Amino acid sequence: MESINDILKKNGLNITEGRKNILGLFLETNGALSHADIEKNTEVEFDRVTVYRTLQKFVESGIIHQIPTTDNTILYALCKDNCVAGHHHDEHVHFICNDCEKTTCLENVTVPTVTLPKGFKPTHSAMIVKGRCLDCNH
Amino acid sequence: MESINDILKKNGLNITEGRKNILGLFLETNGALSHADIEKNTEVEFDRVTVYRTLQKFVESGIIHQIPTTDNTILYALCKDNCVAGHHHDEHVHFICNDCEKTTCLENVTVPTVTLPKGFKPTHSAMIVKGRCLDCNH
DNA sequence: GTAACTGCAAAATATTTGCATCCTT
DNA sequence: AAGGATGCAAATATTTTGCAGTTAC
Repeated sequence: MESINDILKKNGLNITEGRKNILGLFLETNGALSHADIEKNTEVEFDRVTVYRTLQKFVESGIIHQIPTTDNTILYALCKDNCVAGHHHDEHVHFICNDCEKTTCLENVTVPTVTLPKGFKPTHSAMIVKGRCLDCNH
Repeated sequence: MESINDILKKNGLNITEGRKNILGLFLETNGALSHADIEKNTEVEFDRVTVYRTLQKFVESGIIHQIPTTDNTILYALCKDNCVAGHHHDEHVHFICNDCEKTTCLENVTVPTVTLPKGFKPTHSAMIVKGRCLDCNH
């Protein structure tokens, strides 16, 4: 089991309160977090700006990735081991629940490959499924 | 060929300058538009607020749909005929070019169905592929 | 004539930038 | 000690809301 500090170190980031706290939140959350989620749920309160900058650093260094949404927010979730800086492999399906609004990373469901029209060269794909999640189906 | 007015009428919307103009922009654009795109590219300038409200109406009535993005913007694109009010069938793949940043609707590429873990009930899916588009591969 | 649409003003929210201070290495 | 991270203040940008005047049917 990798410690928070190890993950930060491995990705070339200094170990600071803000980063430990926010990364910790991701580790104990099985799912995706928005900027607002993070701002509200850290032990200590951090400045809005710090949260922005921390998330940005995390994305740059490959610790987390962004998940597309249709409302105008960005969701972030932990990358698995095969994400390295500057080269994300965010190839699993994300599930957004219409009831509880939670987003779940379906690690075991990989995004299928599609055949594109001539001339289109793909580098990454993402897939979102909406519906009702495990918890809301009780 | 359906006229702009027909489309508006068919969807139960009053025919107004703003709506004709914005719908026209979608019809002559083969791709997706952001709020900002629309604000800049209409013949006449419309108020920001009018654009917001028009887009909202269009989405509600099933004329356009929202496309998820990883930056914090929403893109909108025309729905095809099988979208009806309140029930979008936005089941084709969207392609975002890393070079020119344009988003293209790949009408002919349908989103594949994936098998979800037990307990998850899907209602809609969306898929985004990033890479280099037709134009940028010249 | 009535309901719906628009533009303006203003409020509420979200994001970015600069700078001085403090922390990590 | 030096570079990096943080918090605060302030500048920008984005989205929402209320209201009065105008337009579509």
